[in-house]
Amino acid sequence: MLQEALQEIQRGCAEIIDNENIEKLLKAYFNEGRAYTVKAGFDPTAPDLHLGHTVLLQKLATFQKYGAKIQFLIGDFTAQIGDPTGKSATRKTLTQTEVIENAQSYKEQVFKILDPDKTDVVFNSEWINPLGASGMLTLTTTFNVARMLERDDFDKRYKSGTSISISEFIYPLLQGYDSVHLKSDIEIGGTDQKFNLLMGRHLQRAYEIGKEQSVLMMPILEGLDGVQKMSKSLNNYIGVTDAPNDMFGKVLSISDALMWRYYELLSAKSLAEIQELQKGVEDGSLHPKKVKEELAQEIVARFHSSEDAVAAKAEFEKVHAQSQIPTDLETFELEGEVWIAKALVECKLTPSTSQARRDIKQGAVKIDQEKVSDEQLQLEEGEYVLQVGKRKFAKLKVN
RNA sequence: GGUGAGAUAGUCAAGUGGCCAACGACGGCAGACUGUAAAUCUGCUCCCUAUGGGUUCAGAGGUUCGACUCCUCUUCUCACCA
Repeated sequence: MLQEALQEIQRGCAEIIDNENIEKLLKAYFNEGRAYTVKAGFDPTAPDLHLGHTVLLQKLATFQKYGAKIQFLIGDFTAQIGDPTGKSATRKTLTQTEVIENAQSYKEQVFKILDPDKTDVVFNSEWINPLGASGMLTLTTTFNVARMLERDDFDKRYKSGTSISISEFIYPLLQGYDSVHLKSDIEIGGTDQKFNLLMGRHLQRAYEIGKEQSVLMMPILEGLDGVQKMSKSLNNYIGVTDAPNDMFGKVLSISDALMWRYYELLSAKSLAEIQELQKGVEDGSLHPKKVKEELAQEIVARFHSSEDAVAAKAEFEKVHAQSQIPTDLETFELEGEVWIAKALVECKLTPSTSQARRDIKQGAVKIDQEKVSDEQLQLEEGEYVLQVGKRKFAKLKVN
């Protein structure tokens, strides 16, 4: 049992610092039922989560399974500074109402994964504000600039003469101080947070709270392309609020290799179960697509419902295996006779008429399942289902 | 502050007076094959109802019949010197 718990906790981790401590905490839980705390900090500036963010949440859920109380920290105070990690510019500050709104939407998403009974949602302004000038000063005496500059991104900026504001030096200190106040036993975060996470240990020691948190770092999840990190700006993400059909389709479109990665980092299936699947695929008794569908269903069910997951799968089969027209189509209406290329642009299936013409030329455009070959085609009054490529559909009404 | 190099489509990167909407690579899109996987092959990849027209090569002027290519100024980046 203990071994299994340890394995599940270590699953997918990029790096663990002070693993012995984690072992000790788990032993205490299994033997005496003693709880422990795991802290994870979130930035209230970005409430639209994608699966990359949920890697951490999934790990927290695992911890909950093995006795942890989660300290879900919303960095409302630190958001005013902006985490300097990997950034080159300062970011805008948020108003109090924005923070509250964002926090609310966090909760809605987060409790689809976490057990609310085993989660404390906390805001760090609560203890950082009362710190006052003298408290802040004390905090700064625990560290020095030379060591701060060891940090990679600071180092680069310092050497290149880019500005580093003093407040950015304060950021890691405050994040670390959160661990002091919360007396966290473990903190988890992304690999990019290493410096900040270690600061928690440093400060817990400096403030002599009698423990030093273990640090568990999760890798950055690869996006749909399998190479770059999942991010909105690269448009290779699966958003937690994506519609069931989209979500399902996106998961199905990842490569087989990436599928195992997603299983490791996102699935609630146990390591043993995943190994079974892997074995099945290897010896040919399981089709990889089946395995991928299972993953897709699990993910859709998590963020929507199991009914949605079943429906999404059926819809997918219908559209792709039997190449029928999807059930729900966005409908557009246009007046008079419409040139096909224009129609495609109007229905947002194509970014320009030039592109539309190229697509027609290449046989990528279909009207009511029929391939279009005439790029001059005019659409008369009536209803049409337009399609570009395999995935883009729209319904058009010409009046 | 001084000197030198550079800024080209989503990215990288050719082009150094007309043959340039601009080689190539990557990415992206589409077609074939499939499992909306991978690999592979093929086509496309500024806009415009188009064998044509328009707007592009950091920005503003200028030289020229004609400029991404030459000149001037401006902005920004990089390198070396102080």
